[in-house]
Amino acid sequence: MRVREGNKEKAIIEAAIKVIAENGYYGAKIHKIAELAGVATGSIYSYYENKLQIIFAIFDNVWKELYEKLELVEQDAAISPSQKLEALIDLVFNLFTENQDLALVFAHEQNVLIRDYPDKFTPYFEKFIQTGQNIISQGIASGVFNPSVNVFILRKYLMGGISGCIQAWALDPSSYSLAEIRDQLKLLAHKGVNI
Amino acid sequence: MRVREGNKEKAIIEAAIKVIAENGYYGAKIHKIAELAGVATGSIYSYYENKLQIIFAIFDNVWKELYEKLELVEQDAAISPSQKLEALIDLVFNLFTENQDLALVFAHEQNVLIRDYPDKFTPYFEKFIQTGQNIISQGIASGVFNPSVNVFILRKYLMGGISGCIQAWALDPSSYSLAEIRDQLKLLAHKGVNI
DNA sequence: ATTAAATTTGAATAGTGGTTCAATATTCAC
DNA sequence: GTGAATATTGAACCACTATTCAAATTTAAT
Repeated sequence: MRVREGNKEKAIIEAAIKVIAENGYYGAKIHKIAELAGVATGSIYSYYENKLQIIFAIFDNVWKELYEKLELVEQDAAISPSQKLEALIDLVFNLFTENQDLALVFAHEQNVLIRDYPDKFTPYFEKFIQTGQNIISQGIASGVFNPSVNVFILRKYLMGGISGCIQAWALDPSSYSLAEIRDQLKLLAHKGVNI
Repeated sequence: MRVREGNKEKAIIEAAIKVIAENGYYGAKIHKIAELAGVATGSIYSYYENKLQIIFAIFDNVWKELYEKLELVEQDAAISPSQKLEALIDLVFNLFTENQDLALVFAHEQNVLIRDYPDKFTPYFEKFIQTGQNIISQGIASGVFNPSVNVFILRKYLMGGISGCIQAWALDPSSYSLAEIRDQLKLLAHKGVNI
């Protein structure tokens, strides 16, 4: 019996994030991913069924982690709705601050993947979004958020805005720090542009 | 001398918008676009240099039109900064309300195109964004917008939010009307979620 | 009607890259 | 050390599609 040499599965995922971040999903060639991961081209296929499953795995990891963390925040009655909304923004920004390539993959590929394979995309994303929606609803119920805000539209707006900012940052990280962007987002989400 | 049969250039662009909206840029096959446009495959290449130029032409049309309209609004001293910000949102929403396929192409393809070909993308987009930035700056100068708002980050946030909402709508137009989404966006951009 | 210039056609081409699989290598149990 | 089971390799395969181009078609001028 032979055993697997090391954590090739993880090496492949990490290589894939890097190659997809640089070239996009269609521009990311399997042989490039294999090369960067330090495995043979064919080995990819003993860990993942095909190219699509690799990017699905990337997003599954991301949203599973974010959902589980947000869930803990959402259930904590000691945290105010405003703080929970900020925690949501922090969670996303902290992850992408740690992994810039992942931020690019998120910003460029997720929407297209959801369009093309709505039923195959990780369910954790929808769970994360749903939890965010619950936080807004709590804020409205407790009288701190504006009840005329439509939570469904807000979630699309907020996620779109986060995505737009992260993407701009990832393309030119020198312009503004993610920390600054994060704080601006909190301001805009809470109070908008008006004084 | 033979003359060109009709407006094949326009037919090709319109077919391309439809096919790209349904299948994404990589999924949009030239022969499909040709078929829908009612021309032979080879004819595409007597109107456009290659596949890439077709989608570039789509975005050039979009942003030229939007920029020119926004420019008129921005220069009008009789319109308040708040109204100008709303006009920006209206312009984008009106165009995409008229052409749902165009909305999908915008939401799914633009970011990736800018990443892959930052220098080839239509300059009208940057001009439009710059004009939007000027509107915010005017609002800050005249004391109606919060001066601690970073206009560069705001523009990314707002465009991302608009894009996210339009995309969600285009994927499921029955959930909310674009008019409702547009009004929510105006509320959120101005006042955020707080009361 | 004839000619010439330009357009249109679509089958053939050529390059690409995801996937396969027969061969090789490695590990463990005995 | 031997054999069996599994992992790994990477060259070859093959499906796919953007692009080309020689032939056919159309139009207008004479």
